[in-house]
Amino acid sequence: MSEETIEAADRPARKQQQRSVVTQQKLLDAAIEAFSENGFKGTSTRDIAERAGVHHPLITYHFKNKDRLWRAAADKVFRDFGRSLAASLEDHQDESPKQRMASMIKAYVYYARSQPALHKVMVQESSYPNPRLDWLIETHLKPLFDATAIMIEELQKAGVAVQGNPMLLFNMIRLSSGGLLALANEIKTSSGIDVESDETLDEISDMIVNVFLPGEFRQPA
Amino acid sequence: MSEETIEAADRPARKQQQRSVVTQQKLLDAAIEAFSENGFKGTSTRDIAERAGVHHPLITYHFKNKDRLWRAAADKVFRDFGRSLAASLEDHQDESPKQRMASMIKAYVYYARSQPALHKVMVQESSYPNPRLDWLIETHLKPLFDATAIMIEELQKAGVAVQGNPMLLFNMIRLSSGGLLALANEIKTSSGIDVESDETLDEISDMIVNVFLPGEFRQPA
DNA sequence: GTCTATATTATGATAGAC
DNA sequence: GTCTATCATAATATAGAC
Repeated sequence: MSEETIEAADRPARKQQQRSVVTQQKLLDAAIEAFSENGFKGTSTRDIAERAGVHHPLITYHFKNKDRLWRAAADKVFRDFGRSLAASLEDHQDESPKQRMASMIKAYVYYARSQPALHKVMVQESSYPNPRLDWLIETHLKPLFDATAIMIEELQKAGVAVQGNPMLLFNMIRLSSGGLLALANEIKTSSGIDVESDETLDEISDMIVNVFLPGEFRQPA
Repeated sequence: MSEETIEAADRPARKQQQRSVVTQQKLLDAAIEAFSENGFKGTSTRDIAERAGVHHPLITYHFKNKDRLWRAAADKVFRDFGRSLAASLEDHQDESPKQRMASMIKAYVYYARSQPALHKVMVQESSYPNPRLDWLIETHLKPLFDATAIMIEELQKAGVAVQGNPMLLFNMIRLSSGGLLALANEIKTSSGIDVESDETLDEISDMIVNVFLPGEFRQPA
């Protein structure tokens, strides 16, 4: 709604518009990093501007205020993830439901490594009820979760996924994958595991499938 | 080390000392709440003082500075949890390793509900490397994790726990239990589950056992 | 589109009265 | 042991020059 970029191109001010877009991108990347590290309250707009290598009044210019910058940053993270997930699902279109879910888990884990903010912002904002959390759930989480829950229920009916509340199951899978990545710094020291290595990422995905989806898929008659 | 309370009692100033202890406790509880909600950077000492109903210079008086207050607060949370875990282990001393692990998981889940800060501070401080994270791991996490990892390995040898890296397994169990509680606000809205109800807490514990410890324990010859 | 300068409020920490 | 008053710094946000 607010973070309109270029639309009507080819005007004389083209070059300036491009520079503006670059500044916006730098600010967004810096904001994602800072917000995921220190939460909304713990992040200063000056810190974001410094990380972006940009003068802080430019935040007001491009995003109006801290809250809108947060929303634009979260939007970027979750939109990108949605695209990445959709691409993965398309690649595995013709495979079994179990394989499709396995590839979704792998896509999630790999995306969470490249963009740790994905899980971190959810945790940061869940720490107490607030309007950003409501917005995040409504705009990005709910649609995604509902779609995945349906897949989980199918897998339960097919005898692949373990029984029990499908939403609980889904959330455990989500935490066992993305949650691990969000704790990367701690786990490296406390458990001696580099969760960000390719091998560990694959190990995580495989273990989740083994544990939560132990059954073999059988085509319903 | 620093948060010495009453030791040499029975002196005339007894009443004042008691009041001092009450103030310290109120500040600690408020600090735990505030830090777990907004992280270290995101929490102001004034906010803590307000939550505690105490004038803010008293923080300096009782804890010297923000950093020491954080350590004292984290200490309280993890010490209490350690005690609660030890009590649970003692109660289930004579049971099978699988039952002992199941009761540990239940103790963890129930403690995490009464003190959500347990998992939240770990997540908050893991968001980027910092001295508090190192201290937390060294002082509280590592000893606990190492002991639990041994239990997990035994359970794997006994054919109870699923195979794979035991530390990875442990961290998944930890996230599927405590991590769920840390996301309580989000999960309530996004998934329609009240993870803090007794029924859900038991459901979570049971599901974790079913999923991660599916085998039956057989006494090694 | 970018910058400097600044108004206003919040924050961590301390000094000193009670 | 507690309180008021205060200092220095950092924060969000804006006004206006370039």
